[in-house]
Amino acid sequence: MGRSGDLPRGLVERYRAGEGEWPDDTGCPILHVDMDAFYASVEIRERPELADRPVVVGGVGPRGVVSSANYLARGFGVRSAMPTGQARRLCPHAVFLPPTFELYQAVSTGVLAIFRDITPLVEPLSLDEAFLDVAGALRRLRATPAQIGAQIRGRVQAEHGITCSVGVGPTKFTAKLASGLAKPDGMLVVPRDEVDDFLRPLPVSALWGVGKATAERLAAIGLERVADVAATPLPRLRRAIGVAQAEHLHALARGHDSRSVVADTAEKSIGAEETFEVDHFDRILLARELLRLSERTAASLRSRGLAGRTVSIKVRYSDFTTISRSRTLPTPTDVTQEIYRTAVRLLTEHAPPGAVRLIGVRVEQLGPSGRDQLALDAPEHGWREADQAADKARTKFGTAAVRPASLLGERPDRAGATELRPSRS
DNA sequence: TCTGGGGTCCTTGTTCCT
DNA sequence: TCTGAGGAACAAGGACCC
Repeated sequence: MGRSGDLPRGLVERYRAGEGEWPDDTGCPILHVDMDAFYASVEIRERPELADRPVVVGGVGPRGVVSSANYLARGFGVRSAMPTGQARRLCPHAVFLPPTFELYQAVSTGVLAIFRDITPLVEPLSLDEAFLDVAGALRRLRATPAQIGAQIRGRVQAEHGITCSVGVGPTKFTAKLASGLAKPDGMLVVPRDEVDDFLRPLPVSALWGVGKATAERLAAIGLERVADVAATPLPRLRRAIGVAQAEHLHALARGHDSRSVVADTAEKSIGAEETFEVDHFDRILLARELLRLSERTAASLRSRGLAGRTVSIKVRYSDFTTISRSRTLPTPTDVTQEIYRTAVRLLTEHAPPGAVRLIGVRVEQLGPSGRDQLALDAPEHGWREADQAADKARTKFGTAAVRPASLLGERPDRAGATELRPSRS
């Protein structure tokens, strides 16, 4: 948060939707809905006794970071992505909780169902936010976009016990910025004719795709506000930050954003990674961790009916330098052993030795698995059958019920943020 | 202060093929 | 037979998002 936070408060109030009153929302069919402090809000809903206390959700180990903090905790300076240790120093009396992803997933599914009641054009961005295009729903619901936004906020609160903020605008970018400025528990409407007024005073970091590195490069040529980017000739911008990014930011800064709301976006990659509580040199231990991560990745692929051709590993060393190595297979796979064998070869043949703090596995170039058409004499056929049997057992008894024999011993220390839990379903 | 995990997209360099 | 140009695919790394 806070990427657009230094917009003058009066300007924000100009766009705020109050009781039965809001700016002109004609031609503003895009809604961006964002849950307020989502993980922390869901935890507080489960334990109402925490309602008056600062609550921080995140990795609780020595290398954990904050995933979500309620607004009481934010009042002490706690922010997401901050190391948990720093958050503890800023707010020692806060309640620190590890994340419960299954619970957040369940709430997210319920909230998305509310959105899809209104329009089929729902594009989820993560567990806690989504774009909606309500252009086709206006006549059926006999409501304006802002009225639909108000309905959504009411239903999310009534049915799920958490609050959300809504941005209403003519484009995705303006709607997203508006929801961020509406927080917490508010709604902002950016009229089509006032997009320029709304965007120009914002800092460049408000532009989608500008992080620390790009903001520094823009500052180096004297650009600090969105208005500066909009006024800069494109060739100069290209020289500073590259062609693709320059064209993207130049368009956004001028209020142009032609991206439509896409309901079904295909996943491009699936993976898993793990940060150790202490660094590890031992290659046997690292290989065992790769097996665990390959198993998680392959199970995730199979549960979605996907397979991928490129297997990549990521290794982060103690000094934070990070390498990735990848290999493309002749045919797509969703088989644990095939992903694991490829990952281990990449580790042993292409990753230099050293103290490792994080290791990860990812599968890219995804497509439908087509596993039913696979020939019975394919080399991985036995492994595939074993995977399918394991998947069935996990569905029945939980994720911890089945694992390769080589993982039954001790496991390395881990940061603790993503502890495998038995399934709640 | 000391940096998670799951993703996407872009740039640059290399290799292979025509 | 050798060489170079150009494009596609692959590989690696960086920046960014939530």
